[in-house]
Amino acid sequence: MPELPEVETMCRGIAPCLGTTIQAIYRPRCRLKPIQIRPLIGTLRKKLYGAQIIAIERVGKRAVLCTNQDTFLVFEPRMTGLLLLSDPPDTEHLRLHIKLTSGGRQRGIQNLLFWDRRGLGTVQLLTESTYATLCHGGKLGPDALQMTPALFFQQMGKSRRAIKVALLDQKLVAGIGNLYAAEILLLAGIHPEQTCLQLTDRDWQNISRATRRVLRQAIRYEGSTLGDGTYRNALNKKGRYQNHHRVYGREGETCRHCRVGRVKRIVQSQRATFYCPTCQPA
DNA sequence: ATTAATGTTCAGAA
DNA sequence: TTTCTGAACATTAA
Repeated sequence: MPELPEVETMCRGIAPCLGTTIQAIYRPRCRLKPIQIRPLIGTLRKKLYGAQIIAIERVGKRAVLCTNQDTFLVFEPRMTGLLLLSDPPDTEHLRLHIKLTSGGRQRGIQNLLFWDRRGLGTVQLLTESTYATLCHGGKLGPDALQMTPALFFQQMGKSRRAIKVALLDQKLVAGIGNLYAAEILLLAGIHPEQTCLQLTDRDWQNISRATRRVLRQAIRYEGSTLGDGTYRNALNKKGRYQNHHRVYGREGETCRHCRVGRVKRIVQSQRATFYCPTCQPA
């Protein structure tokens, strides 16, 4: 579930790691299937020992620790991954524990934890060139917060797919997931099954504006913690944007935007889509 | 006790 | 080339 706003919140939350040095890396033992960590943990330790965290970046739905050795530790939370400074929801699903020090000695110990209930998340150490390939090699589209109407049209204007499905394609635009795609299309007033090909210039303008508005607002509320309560910020606190969802997860309820329409739920690419028939006519 | 559903990404197929 | 399907995994609800 972590999409752009949740990952952005994680990155801001782990800012205390900035300037610290990696002292140790533990992989807590648990009976669950281990998550994918590349390279192997021993190599990871060798390459990261003594490295200093000089920047923290978000790339689409990934959080990245940049080191002074020109390496990049990329966390991909996927469904249920979390980056925490302390206080994990449980120890059973702790996947990686990084111990950081800020002073020359033991002063200022900082812990960085990767917790993942389902275990679909990954951690990868990349070199400068492979990291550049990830960001600019066509694997990921432009960041959702950088999109303009013209960029949207360039990326998906000629596609025959439904707009909702296209918004989820990270190669076209990076950072939007199932939840925010629904909220964006509601504010843009566009039916999720409309084909990209059918959309007008005006539609792309509305999508672009709605994207910025929804994502920025969600970041302000530190993301969405859904019913299962998995998503938390770096201090294990819930997000608050779920209280402001207009359509997502609200099938049968009145639309919070127009207060007239009844929210519908359909399935697209085997995922739930929520929309308001009044705000988003076919 | 099975089965479905959850939502992200990737491999492989249509 | 573009688009679609199923698998990866753990947990909960039906």
